[in-house]
Amino acid sequence: MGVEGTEPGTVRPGGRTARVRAAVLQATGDTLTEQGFAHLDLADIARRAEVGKTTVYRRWGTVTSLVADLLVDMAEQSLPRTETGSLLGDLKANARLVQRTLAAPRQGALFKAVIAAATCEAKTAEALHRFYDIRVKEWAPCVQQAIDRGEVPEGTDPHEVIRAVSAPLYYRLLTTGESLDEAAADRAAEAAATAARAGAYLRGV
Amino acid sequence: MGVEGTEPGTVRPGGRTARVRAAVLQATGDTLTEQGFAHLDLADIARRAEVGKTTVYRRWGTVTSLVADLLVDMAEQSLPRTETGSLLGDLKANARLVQRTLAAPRQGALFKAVIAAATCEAKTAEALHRFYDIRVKEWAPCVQQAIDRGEVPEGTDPHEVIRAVSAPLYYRLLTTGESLDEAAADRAAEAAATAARAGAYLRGV
DNA sequence: CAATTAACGGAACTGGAGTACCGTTATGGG
DNA sequence: CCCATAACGGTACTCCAGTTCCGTTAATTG
Repeated sequence: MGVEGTEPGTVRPGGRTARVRAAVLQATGDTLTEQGFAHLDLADIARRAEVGKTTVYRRWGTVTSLVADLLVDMAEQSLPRTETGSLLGDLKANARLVQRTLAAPRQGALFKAVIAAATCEAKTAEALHRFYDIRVKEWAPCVQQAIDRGEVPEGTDPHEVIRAVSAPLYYRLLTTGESLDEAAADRAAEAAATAARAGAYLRGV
Repeated sequence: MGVEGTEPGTVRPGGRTARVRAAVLQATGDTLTEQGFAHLDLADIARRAEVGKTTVYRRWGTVTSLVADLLVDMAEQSLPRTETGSLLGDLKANARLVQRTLAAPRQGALFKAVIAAATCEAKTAEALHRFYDIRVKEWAPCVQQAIDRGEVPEGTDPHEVIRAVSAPLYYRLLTTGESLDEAAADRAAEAAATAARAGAYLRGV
């Protein structure tokens, strides 16, 4: 008598199961970048991944659920931040990283697609939130260092500053047709640094 | 001999045709807010709008195309901006307006859905870009007035400042689970005003 | 106020997404 | 190394989104 609440793939996650997951997530990423979120269907994913259609439906069930798992996978691949010694330098490094990612045709399309998927289901949204939470936490220390140096007022929320760097880049990506160049990245970093120094991101005021 | 290139609904746009469009766009908005972009299909829209399924497929054809038309409709309903006499006051009014819109359950879900749809097709994306372009242009004059008063340096891009107010609100809506409160709106306006005064949005540097 | 025909809408059809069933493979524990 | 069974995958089926066809309604023109 097996317990009902066990999800497929959790009891024997090694070997074949892991290979299937890798192939399916790979195919999902490819399809999302090529065709976008709207034309995504599980039967097509199964064909691309050269995996049984039944397997995909059993393990993931829906398109949004599949993207949620892709986001878990993406969250695990974290790239370390660079340190320059100044707040503006660190924020610019962050802004350039985000800008390069979003401007790259493949990566940019993928990010747009996972954001779209996240608007459709709570579970997927949660996975996306966790993804960004990890990225923000990775970079927050550079703001804390600036606070310690006295460059930024005590009580500033580091997370909020990091988010302020990315926000205009994402906003531009989604709501305008203009390209994301390095100038946009630098402007985002400078604006965030200036506002942070002026105490615009004081926590809980 | 009719010219091939005429889209249905353009030759006799009055009466019944207009009623059908209104009913379909209404149903589209309702469905987007209730079920999100993923579960949208034209047959369901036709049922809700109490309109022939054939009509919907003939006039719009695809889900993304339908959302593009919805965005054209949304762009036409413009609300006038308020004027307070100071840059910070105007930006706060704008931020509060955006925040209230996105925080409202119905409107917030709708905006998420149209953004998702816009990531899936060029035509829909263009309609979204035009929508935001109109909104930004509506509010840009308040920045120009601040430039004229000498509050903000000459050469500042007014559009960029207005976008800087909305950006963190949208970023928060899409990438975090946190609620959009008035404090977030005020913070966004203050950060943008501070950065603008410091010359962070100088054009073409 | 006809006449023309754009646009709508019902009915019947089709292809493929999603489901059910069951045999096969190979993982992980003993 | 072997057994129990988790997980995969082929086949056959269902159901409905999307299409085709054609008759009906009503928006425009003179």
